[in-house]
Amino acid sequence: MPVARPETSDSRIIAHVDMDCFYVQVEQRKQPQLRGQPTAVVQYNSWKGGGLIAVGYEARKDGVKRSMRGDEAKKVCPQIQLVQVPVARGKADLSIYRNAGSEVVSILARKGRCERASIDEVYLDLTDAAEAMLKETPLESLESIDEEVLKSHVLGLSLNGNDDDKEIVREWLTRRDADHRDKLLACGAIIVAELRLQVLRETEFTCSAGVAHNKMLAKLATGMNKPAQQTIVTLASVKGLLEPLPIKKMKQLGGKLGSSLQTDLGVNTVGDLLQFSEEKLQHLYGANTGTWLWNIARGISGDEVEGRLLSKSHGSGKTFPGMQALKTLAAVEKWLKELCEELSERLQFDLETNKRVAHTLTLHANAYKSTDTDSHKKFPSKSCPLRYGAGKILEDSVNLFQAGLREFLGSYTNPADGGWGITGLSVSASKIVAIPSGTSSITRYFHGRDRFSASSEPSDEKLAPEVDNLSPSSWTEGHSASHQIECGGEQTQITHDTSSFDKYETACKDEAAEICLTSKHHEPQPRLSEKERNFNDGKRSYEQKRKATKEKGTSSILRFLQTNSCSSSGVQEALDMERESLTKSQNKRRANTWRYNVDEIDQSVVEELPPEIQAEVRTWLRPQKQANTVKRGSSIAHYFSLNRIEQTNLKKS
DNA sequence: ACGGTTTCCACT
DNA sequence: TAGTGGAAA
Repeated sequence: MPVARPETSDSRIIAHVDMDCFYVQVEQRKQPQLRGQPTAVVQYNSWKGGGLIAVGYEARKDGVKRSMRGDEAKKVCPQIQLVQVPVARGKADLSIYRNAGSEVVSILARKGRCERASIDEVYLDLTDAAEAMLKETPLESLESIDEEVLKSHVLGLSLNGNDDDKEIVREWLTRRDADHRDKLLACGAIIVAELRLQVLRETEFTCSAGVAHNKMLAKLATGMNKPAQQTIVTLASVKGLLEPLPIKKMKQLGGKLGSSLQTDLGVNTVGDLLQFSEEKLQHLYGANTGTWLWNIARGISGDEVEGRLLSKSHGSGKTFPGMQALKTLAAVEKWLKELCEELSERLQFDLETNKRVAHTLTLHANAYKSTDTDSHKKFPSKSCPLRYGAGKILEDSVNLFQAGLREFLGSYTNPADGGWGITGLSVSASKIVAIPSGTSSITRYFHGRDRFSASSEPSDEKLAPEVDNLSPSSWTEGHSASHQIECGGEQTQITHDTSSFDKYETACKDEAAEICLTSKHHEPQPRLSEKERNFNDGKRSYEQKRKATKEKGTSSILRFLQTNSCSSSGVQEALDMERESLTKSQNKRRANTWRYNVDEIDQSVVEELPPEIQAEVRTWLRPQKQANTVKRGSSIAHYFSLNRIEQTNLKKS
């Protein structure tokens, strides 16, 4: 649950951008004759015409809904154009949409901090850009305002839905006596309109956007006027917007928590939440969730936009519904092979283009037991250290599967006896960290160039032999840096040619070594504890920490800089050393490797760095969420499963 | 048989 | 803590 932090939530300018029926747009760009026609994207069409995963707006007018079947859609809209998702390795292949999403992100990330929230959504923190704009251009002196900006929906303004709306909006935008924060919002709206036009020009995709003072309100606004429109949440509109809003419309409240609010507390609208004290909500739902609820009811959300353009994990999965359920180990292995090959390809791509390695492999499955009626037992998910190479990944996945299956069946049944069926399989890679060399701007600074060059090495098993020796043993310390080096150094990759992965295939030997940022005080997650204190005390703890580190004199990043600026290959040597020690004894703890302590990096040191590196380092320093200190068990242990009596008692108290 | 992903939270 | 389950979009 994102933590709300009132003290930062009111003056930022946040935009949320959402691509309109994205998959449909991608297909329409590929086949322009589909433009203007009712269109939907389906995956697999043999069973009832396939399942719809995106519906164009023309088709929506005819009543076509997402997650209708293709046949159903044909019924309500006979002229509908159904485009199939590409199939690769016998499964749906979403890579063209992922790549199209990257195109968009690379444009939207041009202004302000950008967070890729999903395949087709981003958040932008435009605070700085908006402030800069307002400083140099007083809005009231603005003579030409782009059409796209004038088409904005400004909540709270009474619009007629006609052309003189634009004049009303123009007036609002240029009002001399407007609240400063509304002026900033106006700047945000101008910037977002510009970005949206740029996206359209460069990608042919339309998108919708919301501009507000925090992520929650921006996201809410985006959905209010689609497609290809933008909505601004003015200060004055917040109360009226939230009060009548059904609780389930809020992000995070669409599921069980929202249901609990409704059935246990009788809260049906966001306004209904206002009557509950923060303490009460905390008591009911825990410290974090309680505070979060209390805040969002008031339009407050301190949830920050993370500078992250790349995803945190990769997964490949497929379901095998009904008849298709897999009933033999051979069948499972066959499909695991397909899934692992896709995953491996994507990992390889990530390694080569973004210089990132994943550290954990996880297998998920869904299964039933035909013997038991107690078939709703869950197949356990299993994970292990990730070794690179499709063959290794497959081998490990099969092992994880077998471990899961044994557990699923219990020690009595022999897996070979059958009686089981697998209805879903997926493999995923997570704990992805940047290799702080190569792409990272901090090392580029020392080397003056990218050391990495792609050499062709097609054999999959040899692709990244040394990567195998990475990590797992170093997790205990290494993982705390999983957030490192992203914002400043990273770029979104754009691949129009997805069939040419092999040209990226390269033996990534040297790249495999890692430098870990660790927290020396054995704080496993420095960011967590940082935010925890921030939450209560504002910036105090951060300042204290700064002071404390200053006194130590040599911050470790300074040491790093001094040590390595001597020789141009200092970093590389360090990496080589590290790698060697790893190869020798990968299970042994590494004592003298390159680690710097996030906590020790001093602000004044950061300011001395070149701007691109500052940006990078700041992402390491950004404070994080607090841990939930209240045990769930001490409040409502499982608020999702209260019985009737408990519920009524709750309501009374 | 609401699919394929991806992210985040919390318990243990 | 890593592993695991689960919710949500």
